[in-house]
Amino acid sequence: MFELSQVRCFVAVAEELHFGRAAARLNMTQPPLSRQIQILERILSVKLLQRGNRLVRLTPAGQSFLTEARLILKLTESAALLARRVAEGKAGSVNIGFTAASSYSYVPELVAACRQQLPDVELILKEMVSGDQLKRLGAGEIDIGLLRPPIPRTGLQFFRVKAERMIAAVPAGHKLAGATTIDLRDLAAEPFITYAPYEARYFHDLLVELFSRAALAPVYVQHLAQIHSILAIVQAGVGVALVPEAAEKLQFRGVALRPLADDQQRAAELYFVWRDDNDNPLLPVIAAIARDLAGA
Amino acid sequence: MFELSQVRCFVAVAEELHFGRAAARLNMTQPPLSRQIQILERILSVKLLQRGNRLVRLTPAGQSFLTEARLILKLTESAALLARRVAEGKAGSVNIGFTAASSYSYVPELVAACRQQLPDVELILKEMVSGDQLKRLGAGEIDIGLLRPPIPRTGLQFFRVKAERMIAAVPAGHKLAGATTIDLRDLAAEPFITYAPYEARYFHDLLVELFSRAALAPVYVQHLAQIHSILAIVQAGVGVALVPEAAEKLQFRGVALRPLADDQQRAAELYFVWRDDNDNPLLPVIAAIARDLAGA
DNA sequence: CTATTTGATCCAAAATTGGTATCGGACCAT
DNA sequence: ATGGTCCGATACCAATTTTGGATCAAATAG
Repeated sequence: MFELSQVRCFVAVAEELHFGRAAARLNMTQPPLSRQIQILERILSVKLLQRGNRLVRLTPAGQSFLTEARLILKLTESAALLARRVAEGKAGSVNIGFTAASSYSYVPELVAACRQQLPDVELILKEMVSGDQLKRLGAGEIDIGLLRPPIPRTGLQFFRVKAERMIAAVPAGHKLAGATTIDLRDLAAEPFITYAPYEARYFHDLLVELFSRAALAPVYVQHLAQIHSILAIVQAGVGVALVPEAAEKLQFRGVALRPLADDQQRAAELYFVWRDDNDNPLLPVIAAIARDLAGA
Repeated sequence: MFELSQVRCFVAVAEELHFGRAAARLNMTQPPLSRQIQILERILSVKLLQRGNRLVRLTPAGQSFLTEARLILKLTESAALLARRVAEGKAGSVNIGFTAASSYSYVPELVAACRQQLPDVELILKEMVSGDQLKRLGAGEIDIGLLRPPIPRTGLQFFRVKAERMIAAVPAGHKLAGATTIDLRDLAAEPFITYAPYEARYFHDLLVELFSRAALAPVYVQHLAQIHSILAIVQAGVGVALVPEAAEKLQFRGVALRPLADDQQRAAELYFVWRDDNDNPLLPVIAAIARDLAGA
């Protein structure tokens, strides 16, 4: 197969249509240039140039190859440039796992900030529950996880990007919707819709802890994993629920969202997590963006 | 700049993730392979591979470069293949000049036949009058001309692809439209629309000859160059005209086309012309197609 | 702790590359 | 015609680069 140097030789000759001038442009002498072109022609088994004694012309095959050759050279340059940009953390792609709940409030801002500051970076977003994210992080299938505690210490680094309170969700016409805040005790007296203990373990456990600390035992009428499902059920009047603040972003009609009156609750946390041996140059860059966003 | 051999080395290592196996695949030993990769990395000033002592991994930059490298290699192969196909006359492009009149009857068939038999060939069609075609042929700006006589002998080759008679064009409601054929004498008695002596010299001269041989001197009411313009004027009732048979393809409404009764006329000829030193491998192929078409 | 595996390094031999000198054909002016 | 000039091809030589075998160093597995 031919070499890029030969391609460069050919393009020079094809553009100058003169071996001597082309050689000068390539900082070499004419004889080796002639040889390189001959070798290229032999490799392709195609005559690229018609040498008349006073002029050099492109054959049709040469014309076609010239077009392709220019493309190849452009591509090699851009490939080199891209690799360098990736190494500098200015381009490339990152696989990001995120929980369904984080897609309402944190992920959009993060994606927006990245697109603005790193326009050439491709963010590959994959929704999955926290447990799966930890597994995928370990396998190197995602670079970044946006997930809920607990986070094992084994080779992972992380920082908190969000801590949000749970707020009450009641049907719009419900008697509790009248007040600006809702007492946890009042809420617990209603039929209560809560999180599935496995698929949405973090919220499930959070609520269990919340109620048990307040010595309350609400009547659970439904277990669900997704926030929008819960809001839909609330809207239908089946019961009330506690959802993270981010639910406000959903603009769910027919559901009133009210903060709790006596708010001693532990916040629902979201963490930015990555393997400390992940060498993707984008990681520190995106981590910095994520941290800025969390701070603001 | 780097060389394609280095790209091939890198792709092999990136795919095997093992220098020894990659070297075997490349029919070389491991040490020069290691060195080539190092050189490539130094040229790009980017680390492409993460060498752990028991395993080789791609860095993100390497991942990006691998994608591009595969593309580059594909492109080089296809460029070589394409050049070979062009040299064989199976691909490439041809510049073809043609007269406006030929676009009604011969050019469409030729293009259709080429597209079918030479699907990878690009036909670049340029409408121009015969004189311009001869000029462009001389300058090498078109490979093929489809034009009217006379053709100078200087370095050109040609053969006839079409000989068509002139037929009468009269307004649909005209008294002459009733008969299946029209006598030249009757036609000459009407206001006669004919061809511009310069832009459409061939048809102009043809008609001058036709009428003078019949000892007729029609009254010319208009000079025009384009057949469709002439038909439009005929349709408007300004006069009658003689147009090549190909005009029937135009399906011009409001105009009746009738053959001449006493048809001793010299046919209007169209020639396929090329420079005998044109080395485009497609020329003989397309000439053969054109000849077949003319014979049929 | 040893055997094995893996990539890096060293070195001599071989191949490739680039340069100088020269050739051969064609065009040009005299 | 004829000598001069231009241009690409060829021959040959020197320098560099590449190659591959031997070896090394590090790390893992048993």
